[in-house]
Amino acid sequence: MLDIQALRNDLDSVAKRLASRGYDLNTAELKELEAERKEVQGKKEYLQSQRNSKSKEIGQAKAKGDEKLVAEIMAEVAEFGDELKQLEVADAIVQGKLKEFLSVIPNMPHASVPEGKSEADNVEVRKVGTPTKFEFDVKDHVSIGEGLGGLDFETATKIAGARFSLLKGPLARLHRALAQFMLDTHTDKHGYTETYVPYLVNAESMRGTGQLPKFEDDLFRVPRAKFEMKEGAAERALQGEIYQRGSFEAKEENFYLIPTAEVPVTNMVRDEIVSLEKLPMKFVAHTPCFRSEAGSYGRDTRGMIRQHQFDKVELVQIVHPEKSYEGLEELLGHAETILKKLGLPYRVVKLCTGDMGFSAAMTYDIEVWLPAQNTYREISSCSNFESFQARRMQARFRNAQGKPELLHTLNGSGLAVGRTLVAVLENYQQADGSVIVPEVLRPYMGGMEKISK
RNA sequence: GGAGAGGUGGCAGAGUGGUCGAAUGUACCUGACUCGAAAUCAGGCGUAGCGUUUACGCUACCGUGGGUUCGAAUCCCACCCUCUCCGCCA
Repeated sequence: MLDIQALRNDLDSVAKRLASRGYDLNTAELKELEAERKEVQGKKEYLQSQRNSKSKEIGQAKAKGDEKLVAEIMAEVAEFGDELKQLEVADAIVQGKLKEFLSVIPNMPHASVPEGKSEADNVEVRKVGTPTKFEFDVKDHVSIGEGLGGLDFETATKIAGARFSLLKGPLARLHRALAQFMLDTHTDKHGYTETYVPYLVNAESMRGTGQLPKFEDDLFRVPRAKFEMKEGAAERALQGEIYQRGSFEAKEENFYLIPTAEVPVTNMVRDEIVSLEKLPMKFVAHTPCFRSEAGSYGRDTRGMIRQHQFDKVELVQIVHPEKSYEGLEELLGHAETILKKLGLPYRVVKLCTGDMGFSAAMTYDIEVWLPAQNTYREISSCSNFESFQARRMQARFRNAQGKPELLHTLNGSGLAVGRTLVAVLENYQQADGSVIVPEVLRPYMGGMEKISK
C-alpha cells in the first residue's frame, strides 16, 4: 500500500511514477473520494464532538440531580442524533471505498529501475559461467528423468491432475538434497534463521504481502465451514425458544495455500513493533508453494517448469528503511552463491518497470541456463518492497527517537527447488543418459557421484 | 468434542454505565541532588486520522464485529484467540 499522504500531497508525481510501470492511476476518482471523505468526516467529527460534550453535561446535571436540565440537553442531542447516525454510515462507506482504492494500487518503482513495458526491456546485470556445451544431442529434463525412471508425470496426473509431478528414488533424493544444501548454506554461511511455518494462511496475511485482494485467482483457496448465529436467533433463544433449523448461517472464512513462503514468513512481523536492535531480521524457510497458474494455459506444459505445487527455499529480510537496498544486493548474492556452488551457469537481470510484481519497488531475477531450451529461465526473484508491505501489515520498529516507524521488507528465492533440479539434470547430463551429481550435493546423497539407470 | 477462566497502554495490573484515553507499579526520557553513579524527589511518556500545521484543537481506538443508550473498557449478542481440566489423536 502506498502512503496516503504522498497521494494527497503529490498526486501528480505519484501518478507519473505509476504510469512508468503501466498503471493508470485514476486521479479524478481519488480526488472525488478525498473531497467526499473530507466533507463527511469533518461533519461527522463535529457532531460527535457536540454529542460528547452534551453527554458530559448530562452526566454533570445528573450528578447534581437537576432532572429538568437533563431533559433539556437530551432534547438538544435528539435533534441531530439521526443526522449523526447517517454521517457515521456515510463515513464508513467512503473510508471503505478509499481503502479498497488504495489496496489495488501497485508499488512505485525505485528511481533506478529501467523503464520498459515487458520482459524484453529487462536489463542484464551480469552473466556468470558459460552455457554448458555438449558433444551429443541434449535431452530435456523430462526425457532424462523418465529415462532414469525417477520422474513420472502420468502417475502424478492420475493422483492429482495436470501440472503435478512425482519423483522417485535417486531423483526424489536429489530434490531433497538440493533443499537441504540450500538451507544449510543460508543458515550456516549467510546468517539466516531457519523457520518452519504454516502452509495454510488466513486472508489477512495474504493481504499483508499483497496477494489479496487483487490476485485471488492465482491462489488455491481452502474454504472452511463456519456457522454464525443469524440475526435475532440468540435473542429469541434467550427468551426460551429452542434453536430452529436455520438459526445459523454459513459464513465464509477461508484458508489459502501459500504461493510462496514469503507470505507466512513476512507476516511474522505483522502488527508488531520490533526493537531497533533486532534489525536486520533474516529468515529462511523451505516450503512447498501452491499456485493455480490461472491464465497460463499452454505455457510450459511439458515438464516441471510450471507446476501447481513446487518446493522453494525462501529468503526474507526485515530491515531498517535505510538499509533495504544494501540488503537487496546482499540477498541477491546469497541466492547466487547456491548457483555458483552447484556450478550452474546463470545471469542476473534487473526487471524493468513494466515487468515487476505488484508489491515490488525493485526486482532482480536470476535466470539459470537450461541447455534443452537453449536459454536462461527464471530460478529466483529477489525484491525490495520498501514500506509497501509493511504499511499493509503495520509492521514497524522503534526508531532512535523511540517512535514507531515502518520497516522495509525484502525477499528472494534461494532457490526454487524444482527448477534447480531441472537445471542440474539438464546441465549435468551425460551421453549415456546418466547424470553426474554436483560435488556439493554428494554428502546429501550418501556419497553418490552419478545417477544412472 | 465437553466443562470452566480470561483477553485493558512496552510489560505487570486496577477499573462493572457519566470529566476514563483509562488508576497504580515498572520500563523509558528530562530536570534536581551527586565529583560521578545508585537511591531519592519533581515533571514527561500510547497509536492512528482530520483541521490549523510552531504552540494547538477535534475524532477514533480497552481481542474483532454488531446491538442497547443522550453517553459503553464497563450492559447484551455473535465470532476470534489464550489458559486450565476431561475426552480423542499424528
